Amino acid sequence: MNTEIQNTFRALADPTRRSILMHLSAKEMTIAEVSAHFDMTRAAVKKHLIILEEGELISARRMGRETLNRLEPEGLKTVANWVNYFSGFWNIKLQNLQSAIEEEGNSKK
Amino acid sequence: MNTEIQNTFRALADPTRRSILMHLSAKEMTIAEVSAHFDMTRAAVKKHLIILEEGELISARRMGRETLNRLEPEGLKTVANWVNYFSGFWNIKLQNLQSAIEEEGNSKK
DNA sequence: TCCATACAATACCAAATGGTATCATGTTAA
DNA sequence: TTAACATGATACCATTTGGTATTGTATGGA
Repeated sequence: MNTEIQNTFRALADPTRRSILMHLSAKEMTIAEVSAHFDMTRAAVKKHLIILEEGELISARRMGRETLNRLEPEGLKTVANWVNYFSGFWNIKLQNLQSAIEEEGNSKK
Repeated sequence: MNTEIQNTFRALADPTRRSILMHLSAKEMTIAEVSAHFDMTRAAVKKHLIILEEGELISARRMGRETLNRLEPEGLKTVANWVNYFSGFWNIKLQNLQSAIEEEGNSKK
């Protein structure tokens, strides 16, 4: 099914969620830490985190009584690939993007 | 204001709209032509086209009694730039994308 | 043990979204 | 002129979405 790309674009459609990704790009954060940056309840932030997880843009792992949320590249790859599809109709060279993605497995942490 | 990026991501969040972009990547099309590919009314397709236009992903120009819709790169640039922001957290080299975007003005049709 | 902490889950609500139906407007060809 | 054509605009409806409030559950320190 093609539901993954839908989940990713859906996740990116909300400004709060894009902002969360920016925050998580600095470091892994618990739900409470993420929530501290927004004027809404933790429950609301948690919902956004779930949608980001469904879009494969973040991952969450339980550590004791905390849950650490981390930025993940899968969803971003999906978006990059999608943009790349249009490179031929766009007079900009994006081929490098495609090849960079395919090389991902070879790079080191 | 930062409403442009919101309009673009909002426009991409719907599968019908992403499909419309795929169709328009083949050629400019009237509303009727676009509608022929979908099982919904022309009015519904027209609404999608307006949202795509707000996201700077297409442009529409009236030609007599027809309206031709064409793929536009502005919104795609927005998305590409956004993805590029995360390249540093992602062990893939996307710098080429950024420079390609900045060179756009120099390329020919 | 026992309580404060950090999160999970659910019910509920208002607003935005995706769709149809309907009517109005400008254009082309006879 | 006039009728069919292609689109534009608006009202309306069901569903989804983004949020709060509330309640439940597991963890860790005193």
